[in-house]
Amino acid sequence: MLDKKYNHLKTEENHYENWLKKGYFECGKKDAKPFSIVIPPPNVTGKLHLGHALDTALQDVIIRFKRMQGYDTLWLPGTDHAAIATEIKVTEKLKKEGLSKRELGREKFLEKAWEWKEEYAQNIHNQWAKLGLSLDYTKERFTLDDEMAFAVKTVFVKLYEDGLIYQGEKIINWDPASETALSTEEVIYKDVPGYFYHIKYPIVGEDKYLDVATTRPETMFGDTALAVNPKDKRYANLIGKKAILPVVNREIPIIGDIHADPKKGTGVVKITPAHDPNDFEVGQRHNLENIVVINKNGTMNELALKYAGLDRFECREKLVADLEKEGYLLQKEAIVHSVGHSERTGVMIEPYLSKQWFVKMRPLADRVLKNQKDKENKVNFVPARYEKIMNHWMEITYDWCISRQLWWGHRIPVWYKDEEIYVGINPKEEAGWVQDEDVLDTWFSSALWPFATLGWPLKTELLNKYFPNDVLVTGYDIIPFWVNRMTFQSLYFTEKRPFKYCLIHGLIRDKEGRKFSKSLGNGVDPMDVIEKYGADALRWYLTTSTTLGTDIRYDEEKVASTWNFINKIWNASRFVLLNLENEKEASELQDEDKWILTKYEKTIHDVTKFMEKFEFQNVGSILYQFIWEDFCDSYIEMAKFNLDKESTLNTLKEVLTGILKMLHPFMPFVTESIYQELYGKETSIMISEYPVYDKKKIYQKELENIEDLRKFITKIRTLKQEKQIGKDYKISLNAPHKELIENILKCQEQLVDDLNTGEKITINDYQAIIYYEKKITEEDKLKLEKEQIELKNSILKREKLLANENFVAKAPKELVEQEQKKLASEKKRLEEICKSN
RNA sequence: GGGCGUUUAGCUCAGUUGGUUAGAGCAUCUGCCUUACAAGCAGAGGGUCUGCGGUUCGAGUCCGUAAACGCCCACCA
Repeated sequence: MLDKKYNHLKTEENHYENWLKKGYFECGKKDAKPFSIVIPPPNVTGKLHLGHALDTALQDVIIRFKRMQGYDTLWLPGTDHAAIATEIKVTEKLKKEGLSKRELGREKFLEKAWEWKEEYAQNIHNQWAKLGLSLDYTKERFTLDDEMAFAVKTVFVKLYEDGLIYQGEKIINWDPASETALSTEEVIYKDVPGYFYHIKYPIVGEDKYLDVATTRPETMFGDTALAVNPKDKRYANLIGKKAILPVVNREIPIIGDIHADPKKGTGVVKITPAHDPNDFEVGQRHNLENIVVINKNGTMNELALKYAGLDRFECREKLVADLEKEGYLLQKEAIVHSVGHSERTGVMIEPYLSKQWFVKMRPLADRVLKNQKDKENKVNFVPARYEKIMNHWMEITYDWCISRQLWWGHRIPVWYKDEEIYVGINPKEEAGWVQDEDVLDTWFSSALWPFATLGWPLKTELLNKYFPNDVLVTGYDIIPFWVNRMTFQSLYFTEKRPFKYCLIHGLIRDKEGRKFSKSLGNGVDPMDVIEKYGADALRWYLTTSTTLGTDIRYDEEKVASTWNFINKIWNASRFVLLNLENEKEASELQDEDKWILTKYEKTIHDVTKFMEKFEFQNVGSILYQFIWEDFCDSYIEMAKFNLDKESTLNTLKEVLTGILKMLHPFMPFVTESIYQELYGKETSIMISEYPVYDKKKIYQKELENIEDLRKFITKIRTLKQEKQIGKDYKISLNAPHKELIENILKCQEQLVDDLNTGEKITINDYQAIIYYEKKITEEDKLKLEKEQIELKNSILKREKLLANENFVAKAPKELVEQEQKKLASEKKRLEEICKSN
């Protein structure tokens, strides 16, 4: 028997191990349609947060639902090596131990990184278990495992051979803190206060100068020209002349280029090809020299003369002071401008000329755009609007910088020997070949996740069966990094979309709508929530409280209220279990049994429909209402008078079982506990069959009849409450189910002679007269007057509506009939009120 | 500059293809320890759906427009 009180800790204790032991999570059910999801692999850098809890709970809801529907389900787990994020964390950890990455060397560092990975992957496993996720661990993968390495190399080599990967010297986004190149997606633009420094560049051979505005004076050591717009009359005559670069005293040409916008700044722009992407383009057009003046760590190099060795910002400060001293600083104008920062380290990005590997995006992106026009084979986003995000990215995309100057990651499969280059899956046998030092962007491997985890490039059975995946679930912030890249890689290498549906959820914010962040200290650890309220409560709250695609404001009160809901289910189950042991007599279904069975059937229908459309919020509200209001508050209360009848006990058990099954994808633990009380410890709800809607089980007449009874009861109770009628009142009934009504109201019918003293209550076939000592207060009078006015207005409105020929002609017949009925009852009520006054 | 989202009860959110009196949780008020549950039960009050205009017999829902808040992308000498 269930304990007297719901205890989430105890309830969630042993099931997970049991499910694992029985192999319920494993795919491979024979003669069943496959259904697959791959987990977005969490980074092995830390603890799972509420966002992970939401993301994985959604997937578990779907996979458990499909499993119960009979599908051969695969939910494939795994973790991401997260190249840059992990490398930073490991480096920090080493630092605390007094070790430096460089001193340790590549191999030793990687050993440490693998140790880190093992530890954090273990943490993640523990957290997944706490959350109750039905992951098939026999298929678990890691983005840096050997099979993945093979897939990554295969992809790299093929793209290289197809001309879609190339090495190039370009301006890339450089992170001076972690000393690596980044992709544009890893750069976050933030508005920061700064200055426009107006600097005087004297013109050679003339007594004039040009006023050049820049936000980054420290890059002037790398200036190789000044540009003006050829159409700009102010400066056109200067094109071809030379200017003197202050401090450095180097002569640089004044060139004409459309890049210079006469409306911006002073119309003159300094050209620093090695430190600005636009300037680089200008430099290419005019054959300018590219002069790198900043070191990889963000300090100035020897070309910065006396500023060499200073940090770029320190240099800026000193340089500006010197320029001012020497009269070169014309103006210092305060502005707010948008500056790129590293997603991981937070430092300002340095646009930096360097040799990197790139993926040529245009052809790959075009293929996605084309595929999205194919209704049969496109990736279907839920909500659909997120497709635009992907398509837009594909339209404007530019080449993807994939090389990273890190150690933790897939090493680029390229070898060099003198001037020769070799790109291949395996290293060259002969001596003298040196492998590229760099590793690949972590997303280069995660982009292959949906198919590489299933064995690709080998033609495996898994791949054949579970690819394309049915669903992918992730947050909208990951679309550019991951969803887009999986899509183009999948189309290119498998000729198929990676997944049929892409469910996009929002971010979890705090109660005030702010992002969770370390600096605000507003973080919530899902494990703490589970400890306090249970995984079942957390999962239900996260998956049913909002619609997909919109952000969630985390509200602990709502988790607490979910706990109450589960407690309610627990107690209702106790009630059913306690009474199933009763001595019973055979009986036909009662009307109230038929009523709840009909409601139950309709609930199955609607819940299934919304589960299939991934509208879990709707599933949540339907189940909540059905369970609490219909089953607990109404049916169980009515059933209390039939606890010796077989039909009622069977109905209680049947409906409770269905409720547990429909709840199970959301609350796996508590439903399993109760189910095993009902059917034995050796059974499991997670492999039971999901309820199937059967329209033959709809009893429409009884449904309406009992609905009337419920309204009738409520009306009488309202009257009792409003008129403060105590226990001693007399009632005469002209209604079906007299006995049930008396039981529910705890009253007994008493006939009274003077029928006029009573208050009449009518709902269709249900009529009652309540006799009580009337004390009409001022309040009552006001209330009646108010009702009278409202009735009159409503009658007028309805009469007008029904007099409208258009309405009568065009509106559905039932609606017109309803309006007529309502009008009649309103008129009747008005009459009653007038009479009583 | 381009795009998207949000705006519904005191708070947090639902609201299907336009169709009864716009829903829920929490909060509030009233009455109840009724033998599953006081973390509960029985009732009640509270919103004209951001503003304006339009389509329609009928608009929270569709169209146009304005505003506030938020997000994404691009640009930024």
